[in-house]
This record gives sequence, C-alpha cells and structure tokens, in this order.
Amino acid sequence: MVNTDIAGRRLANQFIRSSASMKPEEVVRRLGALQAQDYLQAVWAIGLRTPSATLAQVERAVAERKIALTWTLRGTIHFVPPEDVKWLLQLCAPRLLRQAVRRMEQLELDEKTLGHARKIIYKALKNGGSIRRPDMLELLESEGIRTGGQRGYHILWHSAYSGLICFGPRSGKQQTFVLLDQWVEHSRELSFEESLSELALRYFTAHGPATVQDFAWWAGLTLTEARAGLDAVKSKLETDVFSGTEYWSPASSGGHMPATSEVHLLPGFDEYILGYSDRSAVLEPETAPLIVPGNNGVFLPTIAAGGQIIGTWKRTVKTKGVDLKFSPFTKLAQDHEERLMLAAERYAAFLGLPVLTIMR
DNA sequence: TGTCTTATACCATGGTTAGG
DNA sequence: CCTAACCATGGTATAAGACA
Repeated sequence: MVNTDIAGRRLANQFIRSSASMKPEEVVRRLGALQAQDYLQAVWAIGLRTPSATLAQVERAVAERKIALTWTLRGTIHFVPPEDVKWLLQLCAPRLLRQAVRRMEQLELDEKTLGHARKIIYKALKNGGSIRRPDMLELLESEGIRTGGQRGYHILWHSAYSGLICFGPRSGKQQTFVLLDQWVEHSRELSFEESLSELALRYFTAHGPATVQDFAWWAGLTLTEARAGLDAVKSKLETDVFSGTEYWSPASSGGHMPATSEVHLLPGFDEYILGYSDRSAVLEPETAPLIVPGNNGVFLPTIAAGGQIIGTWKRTVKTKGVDLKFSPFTKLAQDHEERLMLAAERYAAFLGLPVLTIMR
C-alpha cells in the first residue's frame, strides 16, 4: 500500500531530499553501499544525493580511492567505502561462492583453472598497475584460459569475491581492474557479529523506515542473520508500526515528513527502489511491472513525484548535449510538470551538458 | 572531416516457484 | 526458513557505412 509518510522519510534518510551538502564519498559512507550494476547510472545515484556534484567530481573520488567499486552484496557490483570492502567480502563471499558452484561447473571453471587465472591476474597487477577489461581477458586467453561466453565475466567475478581484485578508475569508457590489497590502503577488521550489526545500523539509518525482511534482501543475508544484526542495534533506532508491520528508522528521523510535490529523476537500480524487498510504499502494484519490462531484473530509470514512482525516463548523450525522453504512466499535474523541468536541468548540470531535446 | 545511423557483441541479476 | 533451478532483456560501446 502506498504510504506517503514512509516515502517522505525515505527520501530524507536516503539524502534524495537533501538539506546538507555532502561529498560523493560521504554519500557512499552514509548509505553503506550503493548498487552500481550499471556504472553510468550509479554515478548519477551519487550525484542525485549531492546538491551540486558533477560527474567529473564523482569520477575523481573513485580515482582518488575515496570510493571503492567491486562486487559485494547480493553478488552484484556496489560503490562502497574502501575501508569496508574486506569485511563486507568476509560477510558475503562464502555464501555467494557456494551458490555459484553449479554455474562454475556449467562453464567448466574448476578450482584449478580459477587458481591459474588468479596467478596470471596477480602477476600482471602486482607492480601496482591497472589493466583494462579487454586486455585482461586477452591476457588470460594468451595463457590458455578461454574467456568466451560468460567465462571471462565469471573468472573476474570469482576473483573479486576471492579478495584478489576490485575495479579501478575507468580508462576512457573501459572498466579497469587493480589488486584489492594495493588499491585499499586501510581496512577495518570486524568479526562476523560486528559485521552484521554494523551493516544493520548503516542500512536502517540510511534506508529507514524499513523492515528486517527489507534488510535481509538488500544485504543478501538470511533472515536469521538479518535479525541478529538488527537486534544488536535496536537501541540506536526507533520503530513504527504501519499496517501491523514493524519498521525501523534512525532515531533522529522522528516527526512527520510527508512527501511534497518534489520531483526526482532516479537512475535505474536506484537504492530508493532496490533498497527494499517490499517496494509497495512508493510503487503502485499496477505500475510496478512497467519499471522492469519483461520482469527480467533490469530496472529502468524512474521519475519520482512526491516520493511516488510515476514514470520512467531515459537519456541519450550526444556530442553537444543530452536528449531526454520522459514516459509518465499518467498525465502529470502542472506543478509536477514544472518541477520535472527543474530535475532535468539538474541532471544535465551533473553531466556538464545542455539539454538538447525533451521528448515524450 | 565530423556527425549520425545501424548492426552487433557483450555486460549485467531479480523474480518466481518448487521442494527440502 | 532456506536453497536451487529456471526464466527473462535493456543499456552501452564500437565499428562500419551513410550522409551533410
């Protein structure tokens, strides 16, 4: 059921409705982790949460190692604070590697082959360099390891969860890889229990109001583990009951902050939607399928008005500017229409490009 | 020469359901 | 509650050719 109270508080706690000015790395630290399956959408997920950041500033924060990029929660790529990569991997990797065993067998990637690949990758990166993805795959091929089909992707995925590599700064439009131990200068050491409670505190602080089921889904933990994490930090959180279900929020977020008529352009896979297993507070059941056409796990960029998802959008970057296409589910109210134009201007300013055309 | 269009290859999990 | 198996595509880079 749509709930404007939950929506308004999530907008504030997720820093989408922002009053403070934060640097890109502060956004990542406060959210704990931002899904970054699609790089160009993920940098905007950070930009959306900083009142004035530009694409160049976000990319610089990555290049200066203030933000790390690697596979973590749920087996997918996230922006995370560099000092947290190791304990997040210790928490997530064992289960994910176990679940991937069958897929690895299908791809004929046995432990011997994966170990051989890790040796090749380590040797190539140990002098502190970075290697572009196509060059890395070519290197593996030249050493006799086939990378066709999904093999190359899974070798890199497995190497990241083994703690060997993470993404480096982009080289042009290419991903690069670096050695995790060399890229991350300082790592926090947390026990399993400490990891659960730390992750729980971060999650509910920056995603609340949310349920323990939402947390388990977001973190890729079992419900049992998620409950243990939440139990350890309950005293630092406040609780509300909506429709008989318990929701947890940061203690400072009290009071009512109903969603206003503000309009935001969310990237695909944004934490505002992907951060919860139950998205019904911000998404009508009839429109939910429209943001994931084919129900295939590919989430389109969305338009949020008053905290509710009311349409999708897409952008096309051209040499002289950016084209925008908006696809609202229903005709927009006049004030939403006006604020949509402001959101478009903000997005273009993030890219450092003018808006060329706006289509419907 | 620079821009645009088109074809192609590749990259990236989330949802659902059955069964232990 | 948890795991395993299975199903389902849009976005983007890039190269080649068309075009102004």
